[in-house]
Amino acid sequence: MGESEGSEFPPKKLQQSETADFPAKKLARQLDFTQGVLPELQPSPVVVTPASAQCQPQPHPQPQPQVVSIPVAPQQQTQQEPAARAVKPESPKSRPRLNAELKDGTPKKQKQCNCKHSRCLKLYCECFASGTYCDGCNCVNCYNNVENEAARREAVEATLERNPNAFRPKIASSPHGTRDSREETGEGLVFVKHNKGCHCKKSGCLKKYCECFQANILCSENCKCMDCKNFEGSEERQALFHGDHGNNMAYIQQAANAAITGAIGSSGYASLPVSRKRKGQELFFGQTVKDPSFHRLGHFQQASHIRPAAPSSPLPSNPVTRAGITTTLGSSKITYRSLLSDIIQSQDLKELCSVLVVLSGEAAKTLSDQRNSMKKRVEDQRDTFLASSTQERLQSQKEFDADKIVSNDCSSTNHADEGGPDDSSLDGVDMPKGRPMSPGTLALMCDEQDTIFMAAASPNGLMGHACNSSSQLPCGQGMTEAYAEQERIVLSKFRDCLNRLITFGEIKGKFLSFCQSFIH
DNA sequence: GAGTTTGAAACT
DNA sequence: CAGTTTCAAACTC
Repeated sequence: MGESEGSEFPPKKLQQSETADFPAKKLARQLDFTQGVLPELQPSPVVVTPASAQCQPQPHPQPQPQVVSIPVAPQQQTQQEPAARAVKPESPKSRPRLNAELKDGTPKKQKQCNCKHSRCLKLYCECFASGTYCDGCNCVNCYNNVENEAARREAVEATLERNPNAFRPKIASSPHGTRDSREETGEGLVFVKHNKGCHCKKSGCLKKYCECFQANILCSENCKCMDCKNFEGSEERQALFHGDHGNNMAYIQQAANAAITGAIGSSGYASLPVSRKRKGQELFFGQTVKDPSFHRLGHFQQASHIRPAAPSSPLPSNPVTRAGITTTLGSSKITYRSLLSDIIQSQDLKELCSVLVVLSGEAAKTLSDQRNSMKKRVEDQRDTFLASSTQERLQSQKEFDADKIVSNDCSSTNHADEGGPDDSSLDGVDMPKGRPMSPGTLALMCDEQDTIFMAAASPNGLMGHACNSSSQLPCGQGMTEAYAEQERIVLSKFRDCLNRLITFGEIKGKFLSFCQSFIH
């Protein structure tokens, strides 16, 4: 088999592709290839990636400029390493697994492959896949070196032809991007996920067969794994890393095996709390809230036991994990600390809640007073009308009626806005039994509506509307609008708080960025 | 260390 | 795109 492969190089596809337009295509691919990797090397202002900053020791002289050299894929140096985080180093006998073993953030020896049949020119070879030359590997018939640069380059081309993203980092890390997964560290979080996702079937994603597990990240919605236990809140996963056995490889293997066996051999999760298996759950300010996306993404682990039988769902059978703030796991080498980590304190939240409650009460009181004074004014006005001459009274009454019409029109318009075109709530028949959704709530639920609402609900607009209608509409309706106004005030206050937080975060971010550039 | 298992990559 | 084969790492004994 190994010998027969010799005819694969250079690959047939490549030979066919050596056409007149090939240089341009190649250049485009190279450009894409390079750009695809380099951005990952840019350190985020808040993500400390010591490993990625390390220069990979090159076993051979750097290739010439015209050579298609594969940039070192940083993720393999920085993230593919749960063992180093929570597991004792393997015995010296065991094969080196990673390009740069990291423990305590120090780069260690480069990964040495053991390829026999791929000539180290396919992605099977981890050296090749990570963009490095083989050096001191145990591979046989290796072409992944400077001496065979031509063959190597063509292999790169062939690989890129199959998959333009082949050499891009599999693990996308972002401190503020998608939060489908994250890497947990002792000091903070970095949000990462496997670009392609894993497809594990038997390992429960709790062994290093699983690329996600190996990269020390949780499985995401990109994964199509079965019986996944590599998700937020997984007891099996936690059992691997927590407790006194956290650094014991044998224990981890045992626990993983137990987890896998248990899940596959029985109904597994039937007795487990549903919330445990939930996708799209995240913690916000220390409290668990339901992510709206949960309804979109949500599914439960139980389905994974018969995963192929779920064609109606485009979703993978693994749970998607969402960013949690309070969870902790073992330490790791990449750290992301929220810019707000030192700004938001739990007591601040309590205070904020208290303030909002007080504000709400004050708003209710103010509104009540305003309603009363308005009512009184209207009554006084009526009295004045009655006391005035008939001529004047008729004139005044006309004006008053005109106001009334305007008021009712305004009210109707607003109802139409709230209820939508097919809303029959104008006559109050179909009004929800509970409190109707206020513009404030709608604004909170929909960013697009927020702008509209804020424009429409200026103090003059809403207050005027509330006052007018309170004098004309039944008491219940007036109360509803009072609630709405109350809500508006509270939400506005809350929005102000959030805006301030954003500002603080930005200031802190700029400061950290400045510090970082100063250090470098 | 040999053999087995596993899942990504490659291929059909 | 799904199924199969190849491959090398991970794992077990």
